[in-house]
Formats: sequence, structure tokens, C-alpha cells
Amino acid sequence: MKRSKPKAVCCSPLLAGRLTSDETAHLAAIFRALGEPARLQMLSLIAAQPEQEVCACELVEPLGLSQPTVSHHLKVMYEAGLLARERRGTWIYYRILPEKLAMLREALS
Amino acid sequence: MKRSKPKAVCCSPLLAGRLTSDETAHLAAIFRALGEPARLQMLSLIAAQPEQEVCACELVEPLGLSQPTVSHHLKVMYEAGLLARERRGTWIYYRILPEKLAMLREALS
DNA sequence: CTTACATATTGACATGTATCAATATCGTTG
DNA sequence: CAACGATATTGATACATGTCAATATGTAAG
Repeated sequence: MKRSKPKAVCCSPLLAGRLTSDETAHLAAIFRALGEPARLQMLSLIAAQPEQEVCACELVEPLGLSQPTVSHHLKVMYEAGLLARERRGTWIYYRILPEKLAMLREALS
Repeated sequence: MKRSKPKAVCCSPLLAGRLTSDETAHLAAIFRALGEPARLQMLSLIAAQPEQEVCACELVEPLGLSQPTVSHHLKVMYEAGLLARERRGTWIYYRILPEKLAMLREALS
């Protein structure tokens, strides 16, 4: 039972020629995760923290969204590879993965 | 009758602190335009042309989509400011606006 | 084990959108 | 003006998704 592929797709620069179907699917999924104002708010809010991370509970009030909705958005970004999560006791902390943003900048060149 | 605003929103780096509501709405609209495999295919296809542009008709066959669907995707990217359009006779040529991509790279920093 | 709190999941609903066939619009050419 | 080809718009349909209330799960503390 082999894994389908080591998931090395992604990131040829968009302007450097035609992308494969895998590349466009992968890139589009990430851009779609960024295509929501609430999620961009979350990212900028995380980046604004001195520790560069927030626990999920700290996002509910400033965003004015319900806890399930916040949880949903965090999941979307986590699955897109934009966020890392770490459990510390009862709380779960999220932080931005700067490598992923760098990868996107690369793809947009 | 004043215009609502000169549309100077956008582009503070995402990681530099909290974004305004206008900024996230504007940025999200652009990312949403990129969040579709077919549209990324179009961009890479345009970039692959020696002239850095295509007429709309040239996209239908390689993408395997209907003409109305291609027209729809082009409109989405045009309205997001990613593409420029120029009519030459019967044909309409689209090209990528590299400034917009540069702006996005900036926003992702 | 039970209570309390943080987070995730489920279900329901409304809205958005990708797609195509059919049709309309627009330029060019006769 | 009429005919033709390229592009855009409309209408219909299927599917995706943002949102919340209700509920489940998970962890720490008594």
C-alpha cells in the first residue's frame, strides 16, 4: 500500500509557463483559504501578537463570530498548510507558517 | 456626487499587524479570484505565450471549457484587477498585470 | 468520577459560484 | 443594411461554503 505521492506538488512560478493539473489544484486550494476576509483578519491578528500565536478562544471576540465559525476557519487554514497548531493544556495555539507564505510569493512570481 | 473613495485600499503586509476591514475585503476578493484551478491554468497559459497575451478564443480549447465559462473566468480575473483587456478588431486580448501580482507578494510578507 | 471549560463536529439554512445551452451584443466585412 | 464570427449575458442546475445553535469530544481540576 503505497502513498499516492510524497506530495511534492506545487510552486512552479505562475508566470514561468504552464502548470500541471496537480499544481493548479494545490495552489488554488491555498488561495481559496486566503479568499475570505474573516480568515485574513485572523492571520493579521495572529501576526499582531507579540508571541506570534493565539489560542483559538482569543479570536472569537475580536472577530465577532461564533466559536464554531472560528473553529471552522482555523481548520480551513490549518488544512491548507497556512497554520500550525499546538495543544497546551486545554487551549490550542495557532501560529502562521511563514514558509507557506514564502512559497506563495514564489508562486506569484 | 463624490466617488466613495479613490480606492487606495489594500496591501499593508499581512504579517505587519491588523488589517482594516477594507483591506481584508479587497485582498480576499483577489485571492478568491486565484482560488480556482481553471483560472490559474489560464494565467499560466497566458504567461506561456511569447507575446504574454492571448485572445479569449485561444483559451477555450486547451482548457476544455465552454466559451461562456471561459468568458466568466476572464471577467472574474479582470474585475479583480489581475488581467488587462484590449480589443483588437473582433478579438479581445488579455494579459496579466504583473503589478498586481507584485502587490500580492507584498501583501504576503 | 464529576464538574467546568475549550475546542470540534453535526445539522440546517442561506448564499455564492462553476458550468453549460441558449441567446444577445458587438465588430468586421461584404 | 445583412451576414458572420467573437465575445458577453441570461437562465438553469448542481455543488461548495459561511454561519450559527446544539451537541460532542477532550483536558484539567476537585
